[in-house]
Amino acid sequence: MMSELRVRFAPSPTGYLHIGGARTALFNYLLARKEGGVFVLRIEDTDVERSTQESVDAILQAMDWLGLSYDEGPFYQSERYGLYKSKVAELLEKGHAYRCYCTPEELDAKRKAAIQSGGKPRYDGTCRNRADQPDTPFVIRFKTPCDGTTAFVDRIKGAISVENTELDDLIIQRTDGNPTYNFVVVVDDAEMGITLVIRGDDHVNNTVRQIPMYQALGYEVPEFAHVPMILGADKKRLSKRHGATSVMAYREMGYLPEAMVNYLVRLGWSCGDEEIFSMNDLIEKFSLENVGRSAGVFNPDKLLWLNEHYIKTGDPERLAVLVTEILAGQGVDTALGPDMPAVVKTLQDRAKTLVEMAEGAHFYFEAPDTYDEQAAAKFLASDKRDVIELTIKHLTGLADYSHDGVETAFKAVMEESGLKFGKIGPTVRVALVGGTVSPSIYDVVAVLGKDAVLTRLQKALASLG
RNA sequence: GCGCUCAUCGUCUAGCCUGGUCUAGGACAUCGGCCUUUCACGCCGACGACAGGGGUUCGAAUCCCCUUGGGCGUACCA
Repeated sequence: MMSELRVRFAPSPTGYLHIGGARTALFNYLLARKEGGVFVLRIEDTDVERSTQESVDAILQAMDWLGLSYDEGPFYQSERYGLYKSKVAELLEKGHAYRCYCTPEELDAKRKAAIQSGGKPRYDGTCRNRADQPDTPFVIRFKTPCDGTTAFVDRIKGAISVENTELDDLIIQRTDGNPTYNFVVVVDDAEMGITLVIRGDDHVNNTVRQIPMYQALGYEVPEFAHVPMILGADKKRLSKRHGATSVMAYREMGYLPEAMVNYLVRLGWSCGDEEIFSMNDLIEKFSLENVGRSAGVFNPDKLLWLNEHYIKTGDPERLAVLVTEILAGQGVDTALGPDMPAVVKTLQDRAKTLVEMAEGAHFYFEAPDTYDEQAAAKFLASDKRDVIELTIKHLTGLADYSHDGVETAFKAVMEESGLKFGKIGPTVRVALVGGTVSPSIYDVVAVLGKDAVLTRLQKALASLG
């Protein structure tokens, strides 16, 4: 499917990729893929002070983890200063921009005075028409039209318009000669042929200030789609104090990328009553028409539920690789233990995160060297000797260590002892895992395997004294 | 302050454009029950919202206005 659509994600590398940025990137990606358009990645690093290579790497890594591939880029604005310089010159030449010699201190004073007198904190235009060119530092300002209105039809929010008198003359080039965001974003979106700008809600105000620049530069104005903000539980803009906001922090906490993608897309977008979406579903079903207009609250509980869902339905082989990595990071050697995919299968229904799964898998690889005190007092008391011995007997004679085979052996233990499973299982569980919580005993025995099971049972027997 | 913008269960949302089918549907969370060898899973059920006020209309969650509340912006940050 061919399309003229060209969208872009333009993060500024001043930190990791956060929840909000990831969703914006996702929306861009989905629309591009759905319509067969082009997805461009551009790094907005015009703020030399705060931009870092580490941030760029972190963002790239996070996008990769989420599965958001781009078709062009990454382009770095810091490498395009020549272009911006020529565009500033063009604006100056056409009379759409001018040098401003006001110092930051003066501007600050003017702002305060304006607010003081009940006015608007806008640039007063002191240098707009000055003829002289003093030999002092200056910035370049864009000459914003002073009458009329600037309007556009947002693909998500609908018609938006602002009186030009509300706008002021934006600085497009700093004293140090570097261009500013509101200017380079216009030049780049235009020069890169972006047809639709999908970005955060916090940019709607910038949009009306940017449109006159497109026009002054003779560029075609692209379409815009502003996605609502993501807020914290207190309805304030999402920030660190609301908990983890870094996408990669969730990977560390044992989340699956598909859970994150699924959660993010549903925060602001919907498709009837559906909740579960694979990336392919989304590429097929996503549309700007179904994106809501109001801000949404980030809900960690729902993300966790989604993660639980994907762990439950995930491929054991794949999860095994992930869990092995986590265990390795904790110094647990899984090489000699039971088959990891088999281990995973016993844990899929009882783990909400991969980290939880790793915790639950721990006992498979390291026999308990102590038993939970309360559990031992109850299930490994001396009166359990007969039960354990009988279990060892039947398990020793058992050849088929499958779930069903193990069940058969326990049936035999129950028959011979006349005890119900409730009098046998808990004791075996404590002997095998050290505590009272674990997957089904049959599964544990089957996965642990004959040697390990017998060894642990003998050890428990010895501990009875 | 000013400008832009938003407003359905605690949260994410369906419905709103093309008023009646809405005693407002789904999901997460919460609470209760069932299942059960532990912990979970699963299943069943409960609780729970059209911000308020005016209109328009036979009829409004749906259309209009006002109020209130929220978000964003108001930088030589992006």
